[in-house]
Amino acid sequence: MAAVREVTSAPPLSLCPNAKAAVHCDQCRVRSLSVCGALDPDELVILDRLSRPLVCEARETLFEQDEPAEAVYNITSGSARLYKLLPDGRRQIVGFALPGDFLGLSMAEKNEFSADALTHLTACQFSRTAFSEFMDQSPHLMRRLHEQASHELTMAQDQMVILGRRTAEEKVAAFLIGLRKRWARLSTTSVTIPLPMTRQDIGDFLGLTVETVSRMLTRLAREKVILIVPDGVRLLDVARIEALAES
Amino acid sequence: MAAVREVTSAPPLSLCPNAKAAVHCDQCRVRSLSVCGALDPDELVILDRLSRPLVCEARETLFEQDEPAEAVYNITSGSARLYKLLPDGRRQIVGFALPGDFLGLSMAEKNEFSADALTHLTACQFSRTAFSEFMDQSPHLMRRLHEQASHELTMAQDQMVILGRRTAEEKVAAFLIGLRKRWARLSTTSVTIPLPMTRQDIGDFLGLTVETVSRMLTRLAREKVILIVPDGVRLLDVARIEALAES
DNA sequence: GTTTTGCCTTGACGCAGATCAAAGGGCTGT
DNA sequence: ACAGCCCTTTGATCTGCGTCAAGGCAAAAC
Repeated sequence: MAAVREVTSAPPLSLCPNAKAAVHCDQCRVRSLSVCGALDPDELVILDRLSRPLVCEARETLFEQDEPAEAVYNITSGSARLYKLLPDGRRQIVGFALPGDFLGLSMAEKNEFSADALTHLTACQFSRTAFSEFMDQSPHLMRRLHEQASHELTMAQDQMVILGRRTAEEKVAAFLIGLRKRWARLSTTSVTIPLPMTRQDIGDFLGLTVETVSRMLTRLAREKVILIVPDGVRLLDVARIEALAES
Repeated sequence: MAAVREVTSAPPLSLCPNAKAAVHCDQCRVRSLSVCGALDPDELVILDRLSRPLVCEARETLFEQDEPAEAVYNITSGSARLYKLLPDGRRQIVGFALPGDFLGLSMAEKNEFSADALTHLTACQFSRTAFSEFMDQSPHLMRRLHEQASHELTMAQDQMVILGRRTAEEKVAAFLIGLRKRWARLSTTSVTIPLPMTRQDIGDFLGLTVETVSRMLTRLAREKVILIVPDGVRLLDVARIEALAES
């Protein structure tokens, strides 16, 4: 119980370094949804048996918007973009999934968005129906998933502020700061923020065009706030960029 | 169980006309969080005992962003705006709460946003800690709340598309269509869509200024798509406006 | 009654960011 | 090596929506 509380401030559902009862998924070759000790060891064995490994390459599609949802996923490595398309081709990226993120929290019949891999990606995959049944029998897991869904809701609301009420420069700054925070939870705090997505993806996440994203990054770099490196960005003036991103 | 499934497509948490085991809350004078038969009658009695009535007038504040969250609320009548403020005063409305809506789903320690009443408003109020404890003992309730949170997440993602990738006219059209759908679930389908919020509120929800909202409504009215009436709007050309709002 | 206040509408103008256009770099495949 | 492709950057121009300003109306306050 104490373990569950603790996790509230460290959202990733799996791969949690604090996990006490982590089991090794023989197929995925990674710890599967361990929920940081919220489950009994025997529950973990059952859950682990339900999981199947998933490996896919960059640009491969995991699932598509409006298709029947067959599975839920727990990302174990790599990253993905989650997006909605308008009939005329306009695209809104609703989020980026990083290792530890859980896809399919809503347990809905149909996928709410499409997802495809940005990089080589691995995940634990569970049959939606089997997972749902298991969830019904494990209040701890359900509580954990609810917390996770609530956290995503909060992030979505923060994104609404960014989309509705911020300038292009603020949007880009907030994006970098937000991503830095998420990477920081996963690994040793690297100086550089990896950007596995394209400028177009960033634009479609922030409600901007590629050109504007590029211009804002260039401007921040020119003013020595950031340094653009291959596949990422390094923050030079953290105070300045946090001031821009501040809520 | 069948009842719970059924509800997935009719989100309001209380006031559900299908509720079989509805109890009457002596204080609120309305059915309190009945969860449409998902709870045992005795559970409902306990829950009902936890509830306190809340009545407040238009413009009154229910709770404020970043304050410790003491209660969760189930709106029984009236409506509220939920918003986040930036330090410089810019405001983003993250949602409007209508009768049946539940505030505080996330069970977080602090409020994620501020809420104030748009009209005279009544609600069932529960102590957050007591409600949380009860939730831990009732998997049905938890599942229901999880579904509700998932639904809100979906709505937030749809709003992200609207904020990021739609024109002013499309935003206003989508707003009206969305609100119509929500009102329709609550009452007999009235011809007019009540708009208890100001133009400023609509603007702060859609990422527009008051003037632009006013201009778009005027334009739609001039083109006989809608009719502006006191405190609301009537749809004249549903096909046209749905085409504008379509995802 | 008059004044005040808040909300809505409309017009004129300006600007942040979109659009259009072009060029360069890094991949991949041949 | 070269061609083809995608991604990124940069410049020039355009435009949708924001900003500024003014006026109308209704309800509340005096």
